[in-house]
Amino acid sequence: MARLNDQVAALLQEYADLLLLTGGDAYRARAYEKAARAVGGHPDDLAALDAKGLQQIPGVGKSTAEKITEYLATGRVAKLEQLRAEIPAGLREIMAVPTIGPKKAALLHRELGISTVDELRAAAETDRLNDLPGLGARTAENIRHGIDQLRAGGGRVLISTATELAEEIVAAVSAAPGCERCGHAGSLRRMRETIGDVDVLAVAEDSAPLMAALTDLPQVTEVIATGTTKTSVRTTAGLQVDLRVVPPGDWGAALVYFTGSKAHNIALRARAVRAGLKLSEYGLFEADGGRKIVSATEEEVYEALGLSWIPPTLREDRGETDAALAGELPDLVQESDICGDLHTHTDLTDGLAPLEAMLAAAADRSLAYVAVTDHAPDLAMQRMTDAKMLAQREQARALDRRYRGLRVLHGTELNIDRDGNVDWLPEFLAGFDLCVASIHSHFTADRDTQTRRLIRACENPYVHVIGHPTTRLLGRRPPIDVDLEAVYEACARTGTVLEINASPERLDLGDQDILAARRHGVRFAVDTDAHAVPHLANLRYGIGTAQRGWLTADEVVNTWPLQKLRRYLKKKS
DNA sequence: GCCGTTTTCGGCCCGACTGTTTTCAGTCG
Repeated sequence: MARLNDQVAALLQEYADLLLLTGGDAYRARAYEKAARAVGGHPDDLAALDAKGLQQIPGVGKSTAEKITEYLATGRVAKLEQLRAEIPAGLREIMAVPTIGPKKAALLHRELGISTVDELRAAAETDRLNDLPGLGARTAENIRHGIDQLRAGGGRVLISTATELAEEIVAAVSAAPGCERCGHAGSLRRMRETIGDVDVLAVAEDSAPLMAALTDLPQVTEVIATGTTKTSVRTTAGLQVDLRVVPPGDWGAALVYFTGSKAHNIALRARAVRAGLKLSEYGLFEADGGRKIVSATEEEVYEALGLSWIPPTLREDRGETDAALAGELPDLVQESDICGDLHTHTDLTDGLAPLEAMLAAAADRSLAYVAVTDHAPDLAMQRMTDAKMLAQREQARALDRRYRGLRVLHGTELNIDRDGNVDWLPEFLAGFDLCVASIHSHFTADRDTQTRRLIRACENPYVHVIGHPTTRLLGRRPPIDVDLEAVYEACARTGTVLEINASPERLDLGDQDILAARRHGVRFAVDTDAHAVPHLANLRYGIGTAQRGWLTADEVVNTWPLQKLRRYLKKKS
């Protein structure tokens, strides 16, 4: 079951969609969309708030607060039920088809009685769509194509997939004649956990060679649209790429604009309007007269709006503009702050590389320490034994300081069973420098069981870190159903560290959970869970996620020098 | 529906592209 705040956010978003489908006031719908975002991103549990408290959330007014209170009390919202009764559920799904928005969806339903994607598909196969005002032959073709894309899982991809593609495209466009500057923007620059499309921005007097460099790439399967300022293509990865080319001098304003998020841009624009200015991708202008004030760098744009530069990972309209105004932006943890990795595997269990190779690679990445944490016996398929583990410990001790002074911590990744117990007896556990404990089974146990299970693990004096706490796999497995607030409380109470697993398939904890956990004073570890040498480079995705959770270096224990970390770990057992 | 460093009313971000239009509506980001 989703977190209460997320449930409410989904209801408010649905309400906004249904308002649009019934031709309601667009501003009213936008107000609900904004409230949905605000509620989803709100750190406190809504159940703890009364109507007064709810209205303290920016974007939530009297009417929205009433709907939330009604939902909390009765589990329903009468106005929403009313709209649901009026509009077939499938119409919302139709809006997910590219080129179909609320207006076309409503028109299709009103004129042709279409209320599901399948019915739309059938209608697009015939000439029935051509009779509608404003729809022609191309429209039907676009709809057929859009449905194909949707069905092909045209959803979001992992950040690693998008990063690799973006780097190839930036390299190709940068090499085009006349390209003065090129980089990626969009949700990828903000380091969202999954990516819907890749935005690339470039600077040139003449855009044509740059557009050609993109459309000529072998990864491009289809050119969706092309003009002098924007070209959109689809790639073999199934991912859409938008390339925008702006004139020299407009880089900063364009980068702000195309980095987003949309909500952040709206907040910036509203701020500009209040100051008698107008912000677009071409610069910051005086509202009357239109004189350009700045556009060359992001720093200039933010400064002219009275704000310090806001890191892209914070640009989600979660209070970052207010913080920038007050000079209270967090000093975000950087990849260069990381001194060690506390969760890695070798070929002793399911890793690919031998211990020496992992240590050498960690040293090459300039880490000061690394914990080797192979699986423990309860994961039977890993065939771990006491003897094997002790032999590895001896080997680890022998290799300590051998690679550029790298310190080696001998650890393990314990398995948290259904009742919250872990592998081995206390006497054996006491021999490890560090223990990570994670859930690897019973993903569908009920909420009470999962909560009890994780709290029990936190209370184990030998468990230092909870690995991938929700066990979600992005796009494949949902997070376990657990009372995370209770787990955060237990972590804070026992000094147990929560992992931010940097594997692009996990990114667990995610940014919203981090924001909630840090309010309990929890400490975090950004770990790669590397099962191979290249996985050590995934650290950047974990750092991006930590930044999206507003974390500073001090809140992340593996930015600490080894001595300080050891003292912290010792306090527990 | 929400909101306020001119405002408790009257605004609410802005531009590109597409398709079907002879001047614009819808969608998208």
